[in-house]
Amino acid sequence: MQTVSFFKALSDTTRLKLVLLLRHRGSMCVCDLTAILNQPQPTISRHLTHLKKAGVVTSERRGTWMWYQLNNELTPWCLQVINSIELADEDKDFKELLRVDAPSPSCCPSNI
Amino acid sequence: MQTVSFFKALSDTTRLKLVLLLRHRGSMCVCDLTAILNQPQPTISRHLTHLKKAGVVTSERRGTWMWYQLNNELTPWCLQVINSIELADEDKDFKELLRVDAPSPSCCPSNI
DNA sequence: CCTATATATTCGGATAGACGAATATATACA
DNA sequence: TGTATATATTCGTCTATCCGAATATATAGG
Repeated sequence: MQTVSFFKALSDTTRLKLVLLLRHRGSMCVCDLTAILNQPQPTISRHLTHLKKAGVVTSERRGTWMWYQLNNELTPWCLQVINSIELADEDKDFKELLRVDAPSPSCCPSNI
Repeated sequence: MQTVSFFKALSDTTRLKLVLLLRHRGSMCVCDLTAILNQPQPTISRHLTHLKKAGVVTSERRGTWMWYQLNNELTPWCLQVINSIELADEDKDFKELLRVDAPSPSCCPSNI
């Protein structure tokens, strides 16, 4: 993957939130991501597809649900960039998403 | 600066090349950057303005010439991202720009 | 002041990217 | 097979972004 494509993948608000959520929670299904970000399901799905094509995330089907996670086979420095992201003061709305006790919609069984 | 804006600044081929050149050579004038990247002067100028507004670079006038450099007052992790960028195999054309013995156009005196 | 050079900005058009709405596909289960 | 739910894709539109061309601004030096 080209370096520019990696930065492009992270340069959209929704996609960056998705990446940070996955970094924070490990693995999540589309319905939970849709509920937490409070955006239409096709929007979330399209952005996840973008991230997947860029190699930033991987997906796995568990029954009816698709679970997404960060691609741990990314170039080490890409992973390090993602893992080192420190939100700025201007990113207030991002921080709320990452609160440990943020409610999980639990739309689907988590132990499949 | 918002985190997304930082990634947006780096998600254009020309801007990423500018950033890497400045990282590599420390400080450069617009005419040298224009010559090395072989692109029209307004294009380079516009991208430099974008980088400056994003806080990624600073500029300084020396006589007729404007010299640009990375903004060393960037958030530490932003600086670390920039300094840790490792080009991928797909970034072949980038690497040629960064060869130590790449010719310098020397359009302007470097010791002003 | 006039000119030459370096750099920045403006203006239009072209392209890419994002979104809403609708629809398609996939799976589970009765 | 038929239905319900989860997810993906398509289509049209709107907006943001990039670029070329032209022009404006700034500085140095005669």
